[in-house]
Amino acid sequence: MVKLLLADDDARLSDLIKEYFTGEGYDVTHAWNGREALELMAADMPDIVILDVMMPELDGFETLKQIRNKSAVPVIMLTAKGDDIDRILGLEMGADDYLSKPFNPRELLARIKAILRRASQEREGDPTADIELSGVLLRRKDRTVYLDGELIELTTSEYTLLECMLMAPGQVLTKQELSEKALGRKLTMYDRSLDMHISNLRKKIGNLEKGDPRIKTVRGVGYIFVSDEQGA
Amino acid sequence: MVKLLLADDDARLSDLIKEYFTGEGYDVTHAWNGREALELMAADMPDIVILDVMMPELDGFETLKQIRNKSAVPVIMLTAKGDDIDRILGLEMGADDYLSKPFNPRELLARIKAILRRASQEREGDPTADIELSGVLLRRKDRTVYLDGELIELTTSEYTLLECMLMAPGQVLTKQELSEKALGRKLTMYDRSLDMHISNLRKKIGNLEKGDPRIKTVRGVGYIFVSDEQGA
DNA sequence: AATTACCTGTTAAATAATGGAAAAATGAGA
DNA sequence: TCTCATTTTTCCATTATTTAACAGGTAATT
Repeated sequence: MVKLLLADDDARLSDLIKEYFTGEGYDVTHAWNGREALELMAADMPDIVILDVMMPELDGFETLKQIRNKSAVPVIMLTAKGDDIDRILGLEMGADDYLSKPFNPRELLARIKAILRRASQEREGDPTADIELSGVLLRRKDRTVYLDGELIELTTSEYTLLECMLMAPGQVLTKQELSEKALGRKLTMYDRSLDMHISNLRKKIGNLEKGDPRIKTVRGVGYIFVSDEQGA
Repeated sequence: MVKLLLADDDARLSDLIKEYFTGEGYDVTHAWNGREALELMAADMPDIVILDVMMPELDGFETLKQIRNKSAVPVIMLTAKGDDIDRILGLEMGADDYLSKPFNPRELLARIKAILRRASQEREGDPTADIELSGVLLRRKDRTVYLDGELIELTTSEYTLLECMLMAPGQVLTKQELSEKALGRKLTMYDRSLDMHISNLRKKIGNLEKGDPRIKTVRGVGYIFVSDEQGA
């Protein structure tokens, strides 16, 4: 499920967008202003952020700057006519796209899809790009793993296994797949090795804030790496 | 550390780029114009050059021509809208890529990475080109090796082994492959010779800054040369 | 609800691969 | 042939992985 953070102080527009995107299968969180958006960023780790430029408390420009200080998450700005587009998309702000109000929600959907597609292509194209998800950071350049900023020691198998799972977060990976990719052999009848590695990984990478393990079991099928709050 | 030379007369833009790329782990040097860029080229030997087209003293086009007279360093041009792209990228100028102002810093980063990746692949094909990665420099012309600028003595086997690994950094090389390429024979059952060479190499080429060895083990498979740098 | 047949999680023991010291073998040049 | 650097082999400690064994759980079936 793609998580979308919308920051806009217009109740009517927000409801409209929320309804439309929920219907399209997105998980929409709403903030009334920039300050609230920053708080929700930290808590929710959204996949994409939509920022209205005109907001109370902290406007879109300032919010974007602060987001960029700690995250490379894709951002789309909602602008009024006459805003300086070059400045928004350019070096100074670093937004990924913009949309002038008023707009059609389908237009917004199209741009979100385009951006997410581009982002995932970029990551595939670069085998050394880091992967971070809900506090787990994989530095693939030197095969090290950080949990909330702290280096943790993983064995080769554990690292490879974790890498497999982080490349397809929120997706079920069958035990067959995992065994072949991470351990390099077909899964045979009474092979419990994979289960052991998962067990050890769980101990090392800990749990989500709620206490659920980051690696969830799908009985009879395999495992999923869950990023924050993808409930039962 | 990747060295980047930026030539642009716009102070604000330069500061932004400098800040962004320093944060991404690049070593940025700045020139205010083409003439200064040429001087810094000679002094600094950058890995990649970013040239603004519009500059006082010596514009981007002319600077690029003079750079090409003596160096094949990758160059990205920053153009204004409406510049003749074909002419910039074509034979006449010989730039490696371009970006129209205003641009998103992440876009520039993506292009730099792509170009560096391409450049390092080309280098592998050239048996006389030196290879440098995270402080390890292989001078293939005379088969000498420098660690952070200091000459270190390697035996023939150690050198060949290191060369194999540096040609495919960040990639697992199986013990079979390495034995055949570096020692010239198939790996047999209780042959520990390769492991010994790796062990000795590790002693000689030291560790990454963090303390992890530069050569990592992938148990049951082989070894991998890791670098903590961008873009290799 | 009880039975049954699977799965999974985990502990502990067994096995296999690696790291490295040191001894033995090799081989190129004097 | 002798020397000396290099390479290979031997051997044991260490660490990673796999296997065995068992304790629960789940879900379908009776």
